[in-house]
Amino acid sequence: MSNQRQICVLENPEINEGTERSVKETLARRKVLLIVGRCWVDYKGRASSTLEPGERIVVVKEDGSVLVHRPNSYEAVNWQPPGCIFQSKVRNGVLQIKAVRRKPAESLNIYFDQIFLLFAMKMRDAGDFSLHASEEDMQKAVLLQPSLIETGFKPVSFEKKVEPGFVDVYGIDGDGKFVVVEIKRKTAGRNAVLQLSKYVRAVQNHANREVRGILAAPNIAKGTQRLLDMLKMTFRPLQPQICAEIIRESPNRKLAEFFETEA
Amino acid sequence: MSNQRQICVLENPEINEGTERSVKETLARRKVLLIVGRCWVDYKGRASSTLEPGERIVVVKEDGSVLVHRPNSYEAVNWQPPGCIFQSKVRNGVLQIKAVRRKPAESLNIYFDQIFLLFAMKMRDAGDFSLHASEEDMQKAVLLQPSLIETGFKPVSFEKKVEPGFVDVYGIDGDGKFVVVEIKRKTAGRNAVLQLSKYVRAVQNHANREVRGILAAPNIAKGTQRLLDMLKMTFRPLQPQICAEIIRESPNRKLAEFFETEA
DNA sequence: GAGTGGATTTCGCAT
DNA sequence: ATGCGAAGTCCACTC
Repeated sequence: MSNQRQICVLENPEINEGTERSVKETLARRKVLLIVGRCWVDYKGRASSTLEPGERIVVVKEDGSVLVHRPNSYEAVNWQPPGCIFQSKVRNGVLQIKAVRRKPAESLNIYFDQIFLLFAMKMRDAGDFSLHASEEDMQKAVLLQPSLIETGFKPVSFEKKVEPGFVDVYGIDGDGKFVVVEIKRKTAGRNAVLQLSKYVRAVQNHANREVRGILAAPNIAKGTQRLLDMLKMTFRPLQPQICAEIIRESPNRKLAEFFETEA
Repeated sequence: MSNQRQICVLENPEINEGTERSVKETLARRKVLLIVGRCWVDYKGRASSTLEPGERIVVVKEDGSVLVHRPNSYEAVNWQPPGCIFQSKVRNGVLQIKAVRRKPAESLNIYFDQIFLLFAMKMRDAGDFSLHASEEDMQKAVLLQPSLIETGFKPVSFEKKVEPGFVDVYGIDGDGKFVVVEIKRKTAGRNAVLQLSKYVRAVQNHANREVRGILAAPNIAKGTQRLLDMLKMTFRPLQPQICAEIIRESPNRKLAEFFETEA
């Protein structure tokens, strides 16, 4: 079998009926379309924007998403999320590509008056993507290795998503006190502390024992330690990377066990 | 003067020393580099991730940002923000591009074992980009055309950023009552109403007149109208698009005048 | 340099 | 469908 794949590459093409045909066919066949050229762009929908002429990279993907990238910056200057309907035409040496989306109603118009590269290809990509060290991963790591929080700490229960939006582990410390743990995957600020304290209070209302609050995060914002102290809560450094390793090294079975005993 | 620009396009190139040289030179000269090919990717930094082999579009921009795009979805599957330092090499028919960033420390490794297209070009883009209909724009539109809120409404003052994060206009209605207007650029939910009511109360404490609350937004979340009614506040539909048009059509002078009379 | 909030945020999950 | 919160969010602005 040949490694060669069917691709279309046009270098510095004239913008004419041939271009129009290529673009139309690429869009119709749901191939990936890639154009580098001089273009200007109008957007109208949730907001509206105009982009004056300049050289950019435009990508139209199989799922009907569109990206307009300038030669600088990480973000696309204009775009359209997946699910667009396309129209394209050439008039007077200008290629127009229109991408329309319903719900929300918005449309993106791209006009090229010069094309350096036009590329089209049916791309194959079934490779798995896996990401480690999300907030949920950090929570799992704490369940797998409770000493990350504190020697003697025993997780009792956990919540995936608690109003309003954080991930927690409940447990009991070495002295038998209740512990509420809030985990943040990045620097914990004032908000994190306030949420935790709200939670500690909520648990306190239903408990006769003392309830401690522990904030576990990679680090803590400048003035926040003082607030923590005032509320008599504890900060515990917890690196996402280390959590990721714990998860990677630990057999899936172990975590499954914990979840089973929970259920 | 020729419209032709110096670009490098390699279609289905072998991955060898020549490829390495092209890539190195492109990166060194801070040109935009675009590769479509079969690759796998590792990321390690704030989190860590792996992406198994598949066909993708990789863009390295002039400012040292990197994007890895799959044939589907709006978002890049892997990336690196601007300011990266690059290393590249070819070994055993595999092209490796490594993009490292300090602060936060993170590195992205991309490996190609097949390349369909390699494109390099110094791109020029000085075109202005302008975006209309941000929350601030909607506020300006209300100042320019107070009837958007209500016939007889007269804005008296406005705040750019009020704790916690919203944009408001104060004014007087046709009956001389105080009015507090909260503007939201998308569907207003429970939170918006609660914030507005808090604000109305705050103003009420310093006023002898009745204080009305008006929530201006494109639309209102399902159960939220009931809450509004309970708090005796008013909802006013306000489309970002219309605001954008008002701003576009109005001479800048007019808005400047308002701001001057304020100062 | 750190903290805060917005974004045409997008995305995913729960209701 | 709607709502809510995370994101390797990024980015711009303030302190």
